[in-house]
Amino acid sequence: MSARPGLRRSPVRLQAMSATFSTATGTDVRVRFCPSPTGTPHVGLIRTALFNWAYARHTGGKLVFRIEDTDAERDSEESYLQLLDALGWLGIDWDEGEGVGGPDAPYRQSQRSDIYSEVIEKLRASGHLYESFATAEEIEARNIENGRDPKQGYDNFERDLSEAERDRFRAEGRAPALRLRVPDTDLSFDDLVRGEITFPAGSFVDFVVVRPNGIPLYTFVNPVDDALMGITHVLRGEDLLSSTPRQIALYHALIEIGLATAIPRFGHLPYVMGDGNKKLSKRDPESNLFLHRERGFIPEGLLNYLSLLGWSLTHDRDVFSMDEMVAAFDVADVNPNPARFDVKKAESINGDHIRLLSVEDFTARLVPYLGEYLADPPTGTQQAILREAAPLVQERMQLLGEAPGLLGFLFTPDDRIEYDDDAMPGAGAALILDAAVAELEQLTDWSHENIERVLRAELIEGGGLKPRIAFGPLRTAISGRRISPPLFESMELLGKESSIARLSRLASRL
RNA sequence: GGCCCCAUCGUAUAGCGGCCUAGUACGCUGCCCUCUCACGGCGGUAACACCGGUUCGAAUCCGGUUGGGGUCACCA
Repeated sequence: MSARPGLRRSPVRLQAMSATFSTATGTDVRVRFCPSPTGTPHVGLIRTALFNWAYARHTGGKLVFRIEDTDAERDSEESYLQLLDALGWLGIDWDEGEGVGGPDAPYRQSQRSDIYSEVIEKLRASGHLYESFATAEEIEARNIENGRDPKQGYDNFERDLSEAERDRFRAEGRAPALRLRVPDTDLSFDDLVRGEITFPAGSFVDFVVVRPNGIPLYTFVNPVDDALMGITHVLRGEDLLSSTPRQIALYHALIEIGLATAIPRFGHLPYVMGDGNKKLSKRDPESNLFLHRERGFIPEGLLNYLSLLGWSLTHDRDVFSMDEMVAAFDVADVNPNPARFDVKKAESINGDHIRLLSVEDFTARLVPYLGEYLADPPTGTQQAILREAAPLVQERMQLLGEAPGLLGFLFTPDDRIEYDDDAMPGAGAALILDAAVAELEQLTDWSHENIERVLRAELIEGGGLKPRIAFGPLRTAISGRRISPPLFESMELLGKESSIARLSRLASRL
């Protein structure tokens, strides 16, 4: 605590307050994930969900899933469904909450109005809440008048309004908001990732918890629900750090009226940053979880990368499974500095996980990404080709979305192959193609070993060409591209007739 | 502006007083492998923001400076 004598308050009271934090460990741990369904799932939000999940699974505690839909303006059912989609895709499950039920249902705040009304009444009766009639403009004018920095906000001046004064405001037709009377002391807490943090008295003011229309605000319902649901550890984004003293103040009030027994421990997770030094916003494409899925991230890879944003398993390994993460995860090990979302690194990790997949699994996951080339469901022939082709590309992909570019030619009719500009060989290549066709036509046993043997003998040894010169045009003829799966295996897969047709077709176009 | 948080290679991190002439991974890059691209192998590049202090000894502890971020809503 800094030396500022004027702001110090009774140390006795401070001690009494800090003694009320939760001491839950192991299976007594209760964490929660409580998104607002506004917009499509954001990687920062998912990282928060992941860390809460990992902590619950590590300790053997419980994860509660709650929906904070108190802002009817912005919340949407579609966003809620997307949240479920995202969590389901990633395999982040919960023990109590929306979708699975539990002792503290309902878990959507929009359905908990009665509960809040009751709590509001109790807090009001006990004097923790008071009516505030001032408008934002009036508060600002008042600050200017008193020589206070307008940015300082509310100065608690209505704390002790008399009944007559309140009546007068009401007579003017004003409806009061309700504010929480915060303690005039410093407030400290031991942040799980940042250590001891103290907010000096006066740096947080009596804040509005209920709108004049009676609807409570996030600053109220969030701690109230945490209290009612017995949450012991609040792991959330760093952006909520500054509001923690207010929440602790509310907790003190809830404890006094018997609605809570302890204040949860807080752990503020670092920001996920985008390029430059700004927080990854919904505007940035890489913040969109579904975009990553569309591009071909697999859950294993994305989860692994996300957990690396502020946490690490060991000093020398950064590719790991969620089982390994769960076994090792502790919030206390989370690094407090902001982490940049590095798409390249994420893709690399994803590529590693793709390679870790069994061939069967990998093949199955390819199907949705080849939609434009496959029948739905894929035909037997297509499945057979895919089964053979998958092992050829598994170690050449970082994203499943690369599949169409790499494998599309296998599912394209011979006369519909399109040639990429950068893959087009010079006219001289026609000779190479013709020679290849001549040799391959003689080949009876159509295996990639034989194809390679024959072509090497003819073009490399016989023709004196360098392999990359000789095989480049063939690759273009077969796949239409400069980069493809291994050439001879591809020809084997296509079959003799199709391969020769493709070679001839390109030759005729040069 | 008040308050709060943060500070190790370009990026993510390891490091929790001596094992650090600072490790790993991505990136970039050289070589090898090679039908393309990958994968794989062997190298290279590059960091403790600054200044004081504590200590026999500091990337690690303390103070300050600078820089960055957040927050000060009747949004969440």
